[in-house]
Amino acid sequence: MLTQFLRAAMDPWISGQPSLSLDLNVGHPTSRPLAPAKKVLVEENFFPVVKKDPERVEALEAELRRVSEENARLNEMLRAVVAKYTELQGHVNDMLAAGSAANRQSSASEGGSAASPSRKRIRSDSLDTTKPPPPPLAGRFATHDRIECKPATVAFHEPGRRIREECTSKVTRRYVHADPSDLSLVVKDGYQWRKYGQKVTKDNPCPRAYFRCSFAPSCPVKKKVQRSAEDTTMLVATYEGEHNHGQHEGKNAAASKPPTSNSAGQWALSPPPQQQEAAAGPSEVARKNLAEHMAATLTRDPGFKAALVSALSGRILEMSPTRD
DNA sequence: CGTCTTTGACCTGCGC
DNA sequence: GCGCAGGTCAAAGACG
Repeated sequence: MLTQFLRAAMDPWISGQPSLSLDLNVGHPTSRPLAPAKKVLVEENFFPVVKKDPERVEALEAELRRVSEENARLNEMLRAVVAKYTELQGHVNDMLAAGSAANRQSSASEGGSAASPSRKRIRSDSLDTTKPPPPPLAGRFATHDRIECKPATVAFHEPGRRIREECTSKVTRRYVHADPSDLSLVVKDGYQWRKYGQKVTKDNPCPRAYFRCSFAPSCPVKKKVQRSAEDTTMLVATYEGEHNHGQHEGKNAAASKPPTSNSAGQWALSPPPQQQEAAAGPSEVARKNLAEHMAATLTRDPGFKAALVSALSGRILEMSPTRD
């Protein structure tokens, strides 16, 4: 859910993820010195320029001041975001606690024996993609989980007769950001699925695909995948039931479909449902993936590189003795 | 040849 | 009872 994602996204920053610590407090000479290796790399070409071109030094100093101010502003923003995050998490926890208490109360008042007035509605509600999904928080890596415990109807067949069995199973909803150009409704989650139907529903022009877990014939888990009506870049996957076998992310799962643009990293933040339900929060692997992705994104950004070079140059300038 | 996807038809539940 | 909508089946075709 939102809080899980927020935690996954923020914790590395809050706890001072070392690999992403840029240490851009370039305007403060008291801060930690740079690693010697980097210092040497810049020094070799930089000091001749300092001597020959004082105007450029001034320009660099001005740039340094600007970057320092920006850094201070960003630090301030980060602190504000962290404070907001902590506050929101507290609110969410309160709401969840209140919600579960209310659920316990209502189910107790029903006596547990009163059948649901509309079983079908309960099932169809489990994939209401007409409602806007939670906003994507981190671009294409945004995935959101909503694990709901609802009474679900599991249908199976006997020769010539359909039997419906009422059971209580977990309904997990997962939002996956997908490439809009990718029309497939495939959500890679480590399990092997067999598509058994597709349907265009009333409130959503995008078709809904129905999948069954194909690893074990007896596995009751079903999956429904549909694009969100509000945001067609969002895939809404709803899992019903729990796997009665282990996860088998082998060659079959990987090869059952050609790789799609949305499949490569879409579980980077979220383990498969089974793992996720077992684990209290995002795994270390997920955090590492996030950190690596953010680092890669930053290093690919030319603007970020320019700012980094500028900051490093200014830092070295300050640390070095004046040679005039 | 086995497995998987596609897709039209059918089944079931619900509201009017 | 009828129509609608969601869910599922199963034949046909695609693919490796």
